[in-house]
Amino acid sequence: MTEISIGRALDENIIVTLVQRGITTETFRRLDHDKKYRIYRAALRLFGKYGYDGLSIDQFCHDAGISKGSFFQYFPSKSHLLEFTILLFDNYLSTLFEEIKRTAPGPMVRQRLIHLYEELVINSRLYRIEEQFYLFATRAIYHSAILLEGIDLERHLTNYVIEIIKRGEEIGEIRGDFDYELTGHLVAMIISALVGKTYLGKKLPHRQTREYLISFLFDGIKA
Amino acid sequence: MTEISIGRALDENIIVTLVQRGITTETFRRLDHDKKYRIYRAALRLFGKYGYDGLSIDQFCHDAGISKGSFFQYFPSKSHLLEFTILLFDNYLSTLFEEIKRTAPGPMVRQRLIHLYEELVINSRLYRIEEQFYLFATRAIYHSAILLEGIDLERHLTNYVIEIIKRGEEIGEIRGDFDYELTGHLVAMIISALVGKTYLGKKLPHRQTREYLISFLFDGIKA
DNA sequence: ATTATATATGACTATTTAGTCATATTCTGA
DNA sequence: TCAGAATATGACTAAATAGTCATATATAAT
Repeated sequence: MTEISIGRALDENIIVTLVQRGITTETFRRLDHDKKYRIYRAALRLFGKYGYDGLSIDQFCHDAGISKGSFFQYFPSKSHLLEFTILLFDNYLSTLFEEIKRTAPGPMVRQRLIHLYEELVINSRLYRIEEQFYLFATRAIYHSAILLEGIDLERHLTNYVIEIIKRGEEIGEIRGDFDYELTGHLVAMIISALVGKTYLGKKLPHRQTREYLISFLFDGIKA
Repeated sequence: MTEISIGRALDENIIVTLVQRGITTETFRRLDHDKKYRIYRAALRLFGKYGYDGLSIDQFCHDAGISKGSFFQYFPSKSHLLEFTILLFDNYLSTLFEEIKRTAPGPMVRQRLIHLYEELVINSRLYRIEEQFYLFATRAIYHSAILLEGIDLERHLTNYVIEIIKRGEEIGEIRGDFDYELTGHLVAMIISALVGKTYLGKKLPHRQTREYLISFLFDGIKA
């Protein structure tokens, strides 16, 4: 199974489109991969830690190890750096969920949810890299007007879960007496909550939590 | 049934404790209720809309209809205004959930969850006042270090739901094969999500959603 | 009416910070 | 080796903004 590294977000093709859209510059694109990667990671970490307003360009430059003059040769403005970071992260999530979809077992909801959960939590593909990435993903939507125009980092998970639920209804594994979108949202939210708890210091026992998740979702809470 | 108004948060006793803690001033305390209320509402609305960093004191003063000089006779600093607002809102939520608890039907989980959901959504006690209050509650925790030291506006709902679930386990209505705290968290989260969806432009059909919520929680998603 | 006390005001200051620019350094190709 | 192009740098500027203060106005007491 191919490991989807966060570094793959810096795919040349994506950078090119970002240059075309004026989000970053040719100068940045020509930088060697390591430097680009360092800047991207610093942005994820620092925006995640301090938020947009809380992070000054001076501090960013210091932590990323570049000068302020260079910064403005790489990005037109601070908000462009945020947009850059969000779009790359968004693209990384796309790749990740494509991979999850590709390696998923058949159409059975139970197995697909277990697979999804294991990919996210037990194999830790999403959050292993750095806890700050999780913070970034959850904080980002609250920090800038840019993000309110349709970029929603949770949608990758939600869309995938909705698809699972929809298919599950079709094959009769899931009850069909309500909107599958709403069900999908709720299920996605529960998975997201468990993943979050696992990664934000709670350290739940993985396997036990997984069993509980499935049982909770399928059988409900009644005695 | 007594209506819990958001204005009741400005209870004299609470203001006194806030003065003692240096969060607001004697001068503010002596203001007439209407002016205090106007300032509190403006803070909720504007912090909710712009966040802490995004709101300048000048803008706040303009919208609240006070002068900048007065502002600093009411609050030692901008962060004190935020703390003031959060603590009052937190206190309002306490009162609200005490009231919900007081008027709850017996120990049966089904009825208590229906009651809770109706109080929150159908009777709309929490969010009717202004949509911005919801925004404030959900945004607040992401905006200031103050809030990271133990103030969590979601905990009122979560604690109440956990208590319902725990009691439900004791009387054998709820399965007891997992941590009731975790179950409580998940159930609280689902309720919160549905309430959020209802109030943030989705306008779900109340009664149908309520039935679905209960059925989803008790019976699970299986066909 | 007069004095004293409390409240209101907005111009002002000091600081932070996004963004600029002139200069220095490094790289590339012949 | 050298010229020319690309990249790096940090002091500087302009704007925003948290917080101050001297003065004005309102209120209360005698």
